[in-house]
Amino acid sequence: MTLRIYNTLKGTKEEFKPIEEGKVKIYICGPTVYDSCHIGHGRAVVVFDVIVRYLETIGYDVTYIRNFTDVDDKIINRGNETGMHFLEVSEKYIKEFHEDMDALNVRRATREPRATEHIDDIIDIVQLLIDKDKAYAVDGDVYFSVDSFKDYGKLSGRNVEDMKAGARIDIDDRKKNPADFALWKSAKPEEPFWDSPWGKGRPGWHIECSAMSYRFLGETFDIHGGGKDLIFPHHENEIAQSEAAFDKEFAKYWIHNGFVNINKEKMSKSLGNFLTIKKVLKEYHPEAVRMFLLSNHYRSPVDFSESSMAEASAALERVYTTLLRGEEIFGQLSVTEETGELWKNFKTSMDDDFNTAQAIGTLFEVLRKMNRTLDKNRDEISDDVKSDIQKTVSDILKIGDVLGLFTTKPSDYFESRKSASSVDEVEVEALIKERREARASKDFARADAIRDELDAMNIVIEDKADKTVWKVKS
RNA sequence: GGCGGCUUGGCCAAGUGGUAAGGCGACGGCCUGCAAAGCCGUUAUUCUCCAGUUCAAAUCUGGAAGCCGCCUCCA
Repeated sequence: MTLRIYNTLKGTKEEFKPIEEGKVKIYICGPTVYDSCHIGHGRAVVVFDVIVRYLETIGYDVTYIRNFTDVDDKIINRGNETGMHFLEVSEKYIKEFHEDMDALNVRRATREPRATEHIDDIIDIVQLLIDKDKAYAVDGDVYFSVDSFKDYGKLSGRNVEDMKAGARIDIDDRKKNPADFALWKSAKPEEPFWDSPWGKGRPGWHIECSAMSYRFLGETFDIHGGGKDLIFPHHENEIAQSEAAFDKEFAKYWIHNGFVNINKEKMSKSLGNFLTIKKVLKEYHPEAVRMFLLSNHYRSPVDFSESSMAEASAALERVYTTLLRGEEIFGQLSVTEETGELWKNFKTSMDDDFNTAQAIGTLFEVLRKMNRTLDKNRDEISDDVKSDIQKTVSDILKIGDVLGLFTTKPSDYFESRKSASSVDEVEVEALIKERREARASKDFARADAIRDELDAMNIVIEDKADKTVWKVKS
């Protein structure tokens, strides 16, 4: 089985072959840290988190770099608005980013470099580009000359002529071509700056990624990724800078995730239709959010709504409900070395361009099968059946390791929902006890009345042979 | 205006040439005092529309309609 990845550069899926056997070097464009993350940022980060986890699971040694853009107009503006130094602004939102992503069970990258830590690297590349006649300095600004790079447009499928016709580019007489973009921007009064051969200034937006990827991954690396909106101009410009500077192919595979939509429209700051991760997590379980984000293929849009979140929550609950039955048998769920059919199917789905949606589909088929087996063997469970169930449980947990799901002990999952809600557990237990007594004396009217009362408290009960369990509705 | 993508059952969603996964919902059944959970069954002869290629198309080609994205900061 081989891993196939959709490569934006080629416009098609192709077999993944790492540059160096057994190793993967991957660079992802992280956020510009000027405000809280919304769920759209969450999707990008979760998608690549899963991709990296999967690459590691199938045996690759992964070097994962995800940067923070910590100097930029928006950050500076934010600092001016709030009276904070721009680095205080970026620090604040980097901290928030980590809080949010930790909550979503996203693992840290191998390194998370910041643009301001690599100003020297940036200046070196800009100078190299000037020396090679690929860039030019004007009044303290430095621009990349798109005409000097014949492949300009190869990632996004555009050409410089079309863009001129588009006329949405600022006309700036100092530029040789309107599509030329800034590598270095001279400092305006009150702006932060660093000294450079071209005077006081700061880096343009794209150059930092060329500098940091070069620093940590070298001239050529395996995978570069980010949101679809970065294809142009950001990634196009990165390619131009890096390939012009080093005369080597920049990144082999380009992976771009689709957006989180609200009412079919892209969630974004400018449209104002965004929901912060913090806000979403107040209402939904973090794993439900991940389940939601992974329920569609990563390149497709995914529509955020109350009903889609309810669906994801229900899906998560269904997995935990089944896992709980496993926990009742084994006491503690565990992963075994041996893998089963489910794991094989999971790998098949993931090998096909990280198809988490399909993977989750097969998971549910297995869930049904496991429940069926459990139902059939309710009274007595043979060792054969037990080992079968154990294998399934193990596969589910392994899949959870890749998707970042099912990390909680099932009984704890349901218990934590109780403590997280506002219900009075003592009161609930008392009502359930009363109901059991009513049922024992065949006073079903009273028993049903109590159940209705509990229902009104958002509690659902299940009568088992020897006990009654209760859950908080999701 | 340029470039790209999407359109699958009531809803969500996989599926890139071999005869429509899965989830939610609905309905019927098993289980239950009744429920809930779980299980079983039913729920798209059909994949926006039109034409074409093919023994065979949701999947390929051409055209139409609708929706969306990028071209300006954006995950």
